[in-house]
Amino acid sequence: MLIAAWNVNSITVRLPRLVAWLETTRPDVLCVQETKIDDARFPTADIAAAGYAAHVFGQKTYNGVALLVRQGLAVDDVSVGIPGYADEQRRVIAATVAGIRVVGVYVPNGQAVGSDKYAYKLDWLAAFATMLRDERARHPELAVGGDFNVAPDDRDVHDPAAWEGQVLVSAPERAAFRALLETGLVDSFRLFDQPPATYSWWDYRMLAFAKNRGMRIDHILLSPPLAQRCLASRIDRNARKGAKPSDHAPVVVELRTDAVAS
DNA sequence: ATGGCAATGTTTCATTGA
Repeated sequence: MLIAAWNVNSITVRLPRLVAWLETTRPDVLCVQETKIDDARFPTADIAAAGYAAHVFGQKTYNGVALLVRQGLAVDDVSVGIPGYADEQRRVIAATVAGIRVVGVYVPNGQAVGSDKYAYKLDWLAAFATMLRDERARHPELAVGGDFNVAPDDRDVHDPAAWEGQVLVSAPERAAFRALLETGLVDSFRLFDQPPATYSWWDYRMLAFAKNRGMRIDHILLSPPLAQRCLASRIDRNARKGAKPSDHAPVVVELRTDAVAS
């Protein structure tokens, strides 16, 4: 089973690349971030033609998330937003897919340390941790994928000295990310030896991708039962190449789906 | 120290992203 997460930076602009990627990778579930489109305008038919059911929680211009589920897989208990947390910004969608709880998330960017948006980000992450604690209690098999807008440690930053204390990297953000893990999740990427300087986002400017000046801010977190079944966790940097890319690359985890021993 | 790139709608600039 493949679970993936990708910040597409506008599903309208990225639709051809997204469809091509779905057809080559064939994930079972893709958590999509920054769709930037109203639900009524979501390209549901194009996604269906690619073999996927779309569950959406979008808004125009900013934010917006979706879960794309390969046709034929059972989908139950779709929920949107953070329960009990009033938020005009549409950033979370969850569903149970073939028995596995999948939460797709687009964490606030934070803009700059000390800004109002930064305070919102930290408050939002605390509420999200509460949500994940509850999801963990109800669903032993839990995967949380998306754009977390936090580089967990200095290995995840191309130039840690230049970024020290900045947004995406600051100590309070990293502590908030660790608090998500402390609900009972692991960063799937670090279950495996990984090539150094592996990132998931590169600035469009200054030839950042060509120079591999990036950050690893997109993650898939797994509960222990899924971590035990995780065969691989990788970032598909090929998806960042070529004309009109998103500034993010997809993250993909592969889970073993053998029969339950009895 | 600054801008640089991309997407959107309020569109020929302002805002946001990371």
